[in-house]
Amino acid sequence: MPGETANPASVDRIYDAVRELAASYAIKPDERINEGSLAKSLGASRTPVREALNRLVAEDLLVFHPGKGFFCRALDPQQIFDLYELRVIIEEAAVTLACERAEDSDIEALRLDLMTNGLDYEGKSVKELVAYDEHFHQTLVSLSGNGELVKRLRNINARIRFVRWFDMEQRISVTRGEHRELMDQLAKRDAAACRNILRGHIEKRLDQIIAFARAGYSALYLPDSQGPLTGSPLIASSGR
Amino acid sequence: MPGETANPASVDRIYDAVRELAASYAIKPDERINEGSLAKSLGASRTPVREALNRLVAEDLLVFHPGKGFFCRALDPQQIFDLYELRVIIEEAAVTLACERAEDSDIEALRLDLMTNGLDYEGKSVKELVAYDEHFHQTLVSLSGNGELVKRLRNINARIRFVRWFDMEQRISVTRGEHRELMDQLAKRDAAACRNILRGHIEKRLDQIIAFARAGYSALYLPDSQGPLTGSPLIASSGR
DNA sequence: ACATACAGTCCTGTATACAGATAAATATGC
DNA sequence: GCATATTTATCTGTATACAGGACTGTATGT
Repeated sequence: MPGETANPASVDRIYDAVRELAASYAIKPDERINEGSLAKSLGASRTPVREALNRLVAEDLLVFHPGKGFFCRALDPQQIFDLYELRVIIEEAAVTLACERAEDSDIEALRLDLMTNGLDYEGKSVKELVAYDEHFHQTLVSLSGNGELVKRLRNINARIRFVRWFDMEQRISVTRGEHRELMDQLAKRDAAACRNILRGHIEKRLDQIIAFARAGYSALYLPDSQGPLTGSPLIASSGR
Repeated sequence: MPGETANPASVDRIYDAVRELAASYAIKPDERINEGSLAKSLGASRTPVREALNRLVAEDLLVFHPGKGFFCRALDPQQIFDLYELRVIIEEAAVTLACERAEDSDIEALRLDLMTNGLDYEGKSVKELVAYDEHFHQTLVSLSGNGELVKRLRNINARIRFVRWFDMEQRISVTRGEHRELMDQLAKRDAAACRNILRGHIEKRLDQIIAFARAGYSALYLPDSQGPLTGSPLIASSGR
């Protein structure tokens, strides 16, 4: 890619960039965002930056304290639990609807995608694995035909992505098998079986995930190249 | 509170005001929002107005077309259907969790609230009835203990409020009875019964609601004091 | 008469400037 | 030496200014 020259049509670009920073916790929990530095580092002025920040506040990826400015969302175990619970609710409902409505061809396309891109995890980074996992579940939910479910899951995924990076390291092979079985049952239109697989698939991880969220603050503050966050662009390098 | 005189700490105030306008379709579907007029009518400048508008875009109450500006969301039957479907999903899941987790005292408090404020619908406007209905369902979902479910429902309610104004006119008494029965079953912790009541409660209305959404554009454009939108402050009065 | 080109106007998108507030750092008194 | 008061600097919140593009209406040509 030879481009991204500088600024054109900047607000969406800024939005994407900051969303990435917030999702990956490259901006640390509860860290204040310096609008000036951020604007300079993105090659724009504060005005469009603030517009993007406001959108992210509405998505709960950032929080806003009047008079203080914008902050990264906290790493709140209760909230992470709530999000996982919501994720189960949405995916169970979506797969049930998919059993009723999805076209055979769409189901087959997802299975093929899984076989092609979802099974060989050798040589891939954790980030890439999580990215595929998100893609798989996102496509699965889209088979429900309900665009709102898709949007909700997209928001959830952005907000728990960081946790899943740590979770994924231990459960790759399990994930793989469960995805395959899910597709088998979906092809048979067995909604109850699909729901059971999904619930187990997600909920089995909850305990360790919550434990991580409680204890795992520290991992966020290790130097660099600790954990799966290798090469994340850091933000606040303002020499102050 | 003796005030809110004019402008202080304006962004939240603007956000609330525009959210109200968008939810009630005082800004018509697909209508462009003139930032200058809106800013003037709210006694602020364009900058904070745009910040509020961006938040509402992230909540899908408005849409943004680059180079064109901000528009009210369209009245899309498919999307309304999706939102009702999502609402059923969330409320069913929430009531199931509430059966497991809610305190007896909280359930009793909601029942009392229903008996006190939710039963006498004489002399109340449709808007007030819908407002209480929203409040009831919102509190019900909060009994699940999952804050994300509450937030999601809040967004859904804002986006389908307008449709419910029309729906409510025909179904007040039914609503009343179903709410009571729901509270009875919730007190008995009968999750399956609660789910059935809720699903029926919401889904029974879908057909007429979709029909309205398809045909009902016209109702939005009637003079004033037609339908339940009496006295809504209109927006684009820019003498151009 | 209809379509197309043109010009003027309005509005958006972004940068910048300024005022108020917050937090930090220094100095002062006990 | 520690706590408190005061000053200083930085940053947020908002208004305003300006440039580029979109739309409306008119005029011209076929």
